[in-house]
Amino acid sequence: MESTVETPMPMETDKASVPVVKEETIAQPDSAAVEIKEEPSAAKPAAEEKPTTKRKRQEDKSPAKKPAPKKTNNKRRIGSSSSDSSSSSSSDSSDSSSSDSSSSSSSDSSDSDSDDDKPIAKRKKAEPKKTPTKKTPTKKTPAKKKSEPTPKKEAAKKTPKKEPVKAAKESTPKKRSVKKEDGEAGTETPVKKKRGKQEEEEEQYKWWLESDKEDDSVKWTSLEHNGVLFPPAYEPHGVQLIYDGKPVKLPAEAEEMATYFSQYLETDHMKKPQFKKNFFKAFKDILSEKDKNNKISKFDLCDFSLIQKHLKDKKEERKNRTKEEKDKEKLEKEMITKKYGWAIVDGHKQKVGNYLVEPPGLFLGRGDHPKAGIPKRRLMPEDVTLNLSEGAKVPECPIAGHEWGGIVHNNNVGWLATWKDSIKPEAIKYVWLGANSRVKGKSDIKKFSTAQNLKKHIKEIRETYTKEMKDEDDKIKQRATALWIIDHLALRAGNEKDDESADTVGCCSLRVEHIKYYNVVKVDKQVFKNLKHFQKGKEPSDELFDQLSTNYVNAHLKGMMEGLTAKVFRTYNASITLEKELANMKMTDDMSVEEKMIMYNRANREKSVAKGHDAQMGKLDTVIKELEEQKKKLQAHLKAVKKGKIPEQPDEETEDGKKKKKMPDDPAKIEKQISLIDERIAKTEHKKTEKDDLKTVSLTTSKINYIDPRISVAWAKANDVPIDRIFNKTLRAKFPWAMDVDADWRF
DNA sequence: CGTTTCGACTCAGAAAAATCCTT
DNA sequence: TAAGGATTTTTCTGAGTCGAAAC
Repeated sequence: MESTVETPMPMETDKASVPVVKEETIAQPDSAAVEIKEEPSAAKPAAEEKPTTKRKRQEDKSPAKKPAPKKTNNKRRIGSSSSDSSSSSSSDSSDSSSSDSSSSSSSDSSDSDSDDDKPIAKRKKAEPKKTPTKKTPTKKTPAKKKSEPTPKKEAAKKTPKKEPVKAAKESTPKKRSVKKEDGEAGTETPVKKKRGKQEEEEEQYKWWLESDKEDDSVKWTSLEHNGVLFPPAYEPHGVQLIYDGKPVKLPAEAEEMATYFSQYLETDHMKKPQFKKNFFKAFKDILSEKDKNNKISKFDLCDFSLIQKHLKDKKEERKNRTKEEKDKEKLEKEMITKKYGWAIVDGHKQKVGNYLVEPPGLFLGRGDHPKAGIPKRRLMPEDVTLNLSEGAKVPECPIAGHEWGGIVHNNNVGWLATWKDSIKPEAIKYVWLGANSRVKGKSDIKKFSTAQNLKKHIKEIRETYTKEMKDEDDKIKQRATALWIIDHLALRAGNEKDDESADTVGCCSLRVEHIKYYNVVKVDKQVFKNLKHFQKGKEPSDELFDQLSTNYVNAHLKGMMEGLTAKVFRTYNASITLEKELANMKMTDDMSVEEKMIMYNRANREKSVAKGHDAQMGKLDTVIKELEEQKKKLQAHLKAVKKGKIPEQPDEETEDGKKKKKMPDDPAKIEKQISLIDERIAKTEHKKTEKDDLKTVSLTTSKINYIDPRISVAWAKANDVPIDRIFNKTLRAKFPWAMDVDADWRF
């Protein structure tokens, strides 16, 4: 494809050139040529008779392996900064409370998050029904069930229900700890623990203060929940499609599909031919299946505007609901949340993530996904397997006449429910606990402590790969070069993917065509040399690191430090950089909070630069520049040709030894090339503005995923900046365990 | 064993919803 | 004061990572 621009790189400096690696390629232009392979989109009967291999997982892995208890030492400093902790926590509760002040009693849902912590241990369900499930007839289920006794014993041996550590909630400085939860707490578990004279504070489940039984392979001892919610059945609206100028009444199934499609009529998805094509194929299929003499066969003759209008009207209608209607709806929603939104994990009420299974609709891939537009079929209870403890009551199936696809009791995993994706059959979807749950929080802590640990090894690791970059063994050399890239450019590892997926790459899957020479990223001389070396004799579409697999790279990393994998570098670099930048910001006591915030944000910005987000931008700039240059060249060439003299084009060679393409001598062709380039310039320009806007987004992303929150908390404490200035409610909820650190905490 | 596939889990980015801000 | 637009937060699910089982 066209993207071939290669410019000679300025070899002079030693930090020379810049192989910039694009994380996303230019989509396959000819996807259109490739005929879409038949996807039995929906319809697929529940025929998964394959003797699910999952029975295996039930297998008691415990005896056998039980991975070496990695001793991630997350001994959080117990109780340490109690005072601060209280203050911070209080602050966060306060704001939730304030919000709901309005509707006192009902308030629950919103602040409910605060009560996830109430230890409800006692309120264990008495009825120890032995998986009484009216066993679903599904063949697979029974099989897996009996085939493997669940790791019961394991669970059993764990100390049953450990009491939540009561963290002393001493001095609560309080910014009014409003009592919102009273309403609901009262109704159900009035567990508030009073702390000495202090007024009762609602107890928070501070799991991070619990003695750490190291064994993260067991996620819970008891688990109960109410299953998952299914979207309501489709209700036909009877609005017609116009085909070839005439209205057509569609069979319900087809109407449903057409309706899903209609919602996207005014979106960018319509610009993707694949999207329309995939949709229409499925649409035709369902039509001819339901209606023998269906005549709809040409997409271009279809007019969905009536349906679109209908959707708009409905939206409008919804917008104009009366107050009562809104309240009623809200109430209903709250009822649902109450039922499905919580799970009880080892006696503690914890929020559930997305308890509504994915509704049917059209698949929206990112970029030019080959499967974009294919309808996702409606899930039924038979598709869903639930995970809960053995004694727990099996939730009744929410759709009459149906049964759950299976019930398992696997406490080595954290999910509550799972099903197979209908678009990508090998993909598995899950329902998890919320981000603020113990399980999720624990693994977050673990992630950051691995990154912290890397700090101790980074020097050696860097020395090693620097040395290995000169290794004569190409495989080692590739590995070392890849590590350099991962470490410096924060590229992802880059697993192998099949052609059915979006075309994006990471380090190990880089292709020759992804390497360009721009003046964007400073690259070590040796790295540059190696890159050239690995490009030699390969086609643009060949893999740059042909001998590497993520497996291999990670195995190597593991050997250098326990728990180390490619992605740890991202966490480590993001965290360490922010800490460093914060330290660089000179703060004075007389600065206002606002000024301090500016500093904080600036530090964050520096960090994001280091992470390479900016490289992306710079890359776009360079691309534009280069395109313009090429255009100029072409124009000059065109002029020359028109004058009748065909300039001689020497056989130039580019760095990687490839022959440079010559420019055509036919004026028409040249003109065409020019206009193509114009188009690309415009496109890139557009992308650039888009990226610009996204910058803040990626900042948030790294705040959520890569930066150890304790760095920010410590900074805030040291500088008297209220936590809520740097962490919004979501973040605060996600990182309660980080709030207790002292001002002098260091990553 | 080495390689491929599967399963579980994290991360990313788009869309939807909520909130804030302006006119 | 409402409309409506912009901004921020939340939800949702697609896209990755990576270890382990299967081949």
